[in-house]
Amino acid sequence: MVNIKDIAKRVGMSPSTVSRVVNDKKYVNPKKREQILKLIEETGYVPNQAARNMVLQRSFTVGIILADTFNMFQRQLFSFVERHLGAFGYNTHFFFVKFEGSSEEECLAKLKAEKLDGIIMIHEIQQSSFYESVKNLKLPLVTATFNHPDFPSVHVDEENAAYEAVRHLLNLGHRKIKMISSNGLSCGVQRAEGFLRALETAGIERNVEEQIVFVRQYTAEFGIYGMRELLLRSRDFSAVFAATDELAIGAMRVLKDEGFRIPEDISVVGFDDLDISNYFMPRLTTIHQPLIEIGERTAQALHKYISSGNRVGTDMVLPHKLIIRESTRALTS
Amino acid sequence: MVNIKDIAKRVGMSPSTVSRVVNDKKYVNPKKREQILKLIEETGYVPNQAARNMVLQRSFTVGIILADTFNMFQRQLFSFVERHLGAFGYNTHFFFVKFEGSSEEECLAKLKAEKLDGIIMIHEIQQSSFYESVKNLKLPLVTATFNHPDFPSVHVDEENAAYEAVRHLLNLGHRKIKMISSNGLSCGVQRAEGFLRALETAGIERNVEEQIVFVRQYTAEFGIYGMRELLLRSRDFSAVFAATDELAIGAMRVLKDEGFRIPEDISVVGFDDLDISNYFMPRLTTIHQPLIEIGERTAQALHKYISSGNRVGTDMVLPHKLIIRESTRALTS
DNA sequence: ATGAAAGCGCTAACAT
DNA sequence: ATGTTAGCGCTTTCAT
Repeated sequence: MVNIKDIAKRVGMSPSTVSRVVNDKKYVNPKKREQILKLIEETGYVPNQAARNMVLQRSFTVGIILADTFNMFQRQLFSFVERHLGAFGYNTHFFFVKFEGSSEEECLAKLKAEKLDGIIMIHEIQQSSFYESVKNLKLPLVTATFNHPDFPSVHVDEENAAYEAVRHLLNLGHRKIKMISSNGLSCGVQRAEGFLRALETAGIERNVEEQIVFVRQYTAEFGIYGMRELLLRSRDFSAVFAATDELAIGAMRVLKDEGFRIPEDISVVGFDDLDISNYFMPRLTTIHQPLIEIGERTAQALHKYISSGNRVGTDMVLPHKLIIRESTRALTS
Repeated sequence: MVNIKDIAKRVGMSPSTVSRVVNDKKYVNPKKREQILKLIEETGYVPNQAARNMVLQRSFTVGIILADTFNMFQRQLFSFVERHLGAFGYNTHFFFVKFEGSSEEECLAKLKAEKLDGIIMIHEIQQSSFYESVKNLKLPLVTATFNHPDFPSVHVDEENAAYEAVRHLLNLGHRKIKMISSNGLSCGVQRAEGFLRALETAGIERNVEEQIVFVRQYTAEFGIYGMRELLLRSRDFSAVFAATDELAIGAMRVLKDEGFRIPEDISVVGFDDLDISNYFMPRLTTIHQPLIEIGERTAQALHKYISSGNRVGTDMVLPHKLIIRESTRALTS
């Protein structure tokens, strides 16, 4: 594997000069520059990252933390984040946190070992010790799709979005509304709160035990469990609000298998607006999160944070939008 | 940031001893080991990766190449790959290749710069120059879900799997069968070949122009385009074979919107067996790929390749399985 | 405009 | 069992 010394030797110059060319510095004779560039081309020389990182004491890499169970929403989000980060000249390195069972420690060790420039969290870690450690390391961190008081965050107003989703159901005349959520992450709790608040403003008393079922994860599989549990409790309801589209997909599956028609018998509202939701039968009514913007703002926020060295911006709350499709309709009876 | 010298100084020993402890080598006094371990714990010392990589001349990292448009199938696949790789002690680093537009060059440069131990490709790159370069670099490479003559590969028998899927339709009495595929990747071509061969064995003449529509990508969105095109050509068919579940999902959406019932009017078969396919309405009949095994075998193959320094194993063809669900039924006329 | 030399943090060969 | 030393490939003063 050819290195900078080899290049230098072969053109009869010093490594310093080659380094200047490689890094586009000034003060180098145009002819020599040409010559070196040509040889680099020929030999396919690429500077050794590890050596560069070591002397520069940084990696030009940002870590992206996500759950190993990440869904389509997060997949798209980090695609956008990655693209913007790339435009700023950063590499990206992914750290998968197991949804259940702690791998935060391990994650933290890797974070330190790599001399990252910064971190973006797309997956919420609960342990506050994690954030403490990041603060101690003075590592720039931005959270996306959830918020943390100590770091810049980009997300929608979860509670109000959920409130609107339920408001939609209420406006359609529904009164007996159930919810499937999870308390594993803060968004599930906030969405549940929006749900309860909407019911209250409609004069329906808050009764968590009866109105909400909390499942362990946000996947379609757990949507099935949640819906089954709801059905077990009572069949007397006309609408379901799922904390994520995936939960809604599982819930709809159960409803359908139990012989309910959607939306004729039961209306269903989701949250996230996955691509797939518009292909479902029926097409899912849901809350749209502005994915592209979240990705862009997150990358920008981190870049500013890294460049300035100071925490810049704080809570960036982006607008959500209720998308009314085919899974909800007015209560008839 | 504390380094190995700091640790050494503070316990009054040499960096070598600390290094031995960190790397679990023999020949170090148990008491001293304890003492060092304790200080490491206290200070939160983590060895600098870049320095380690440089002296060791390797990174303990394997690169995973995938498309930036990767779907749920690939997402799950690389989760499994990553897990197994982790068990072997490798880090993973992702390289996203844009589905359209070449970023292979860039990818290759990064590959070189990082002194990777090996590469796993989950996304097929067409340019043969890419494989040439990898060979020149003597970088161990294993491909998953597609095959390349020069490297170990783990995949299903695409053509025979497609053959079986179409056979299923034929057995159900269908004769007028269309296919939606893509020629962007070899699997799309192989699956199309299986489709045509199945038709031929049933005495139906091969007529690619009429029987298959090739779209640019394998997504639901392109499933829509493909299905619309098929409908434009003719409405005289009773079954559709989509080269991927995602294409099938788009196709079903169009069919449904056009007033066709699935499977009463039209049967649909997919390929991949995405998680979501079992939640769809109707549940999708499809070809199952043994995801977990593919992931496991791929990781193992690469590990062996890296450890032995020689290409080990060759084409590993894993068993697929036709999963009959609700989207296909016997032709009634 | 260019080169010599130091040093980033670590490991391993060698010496003891 | 432990310490000394060289060197991995690069960038960056500091001379010139």
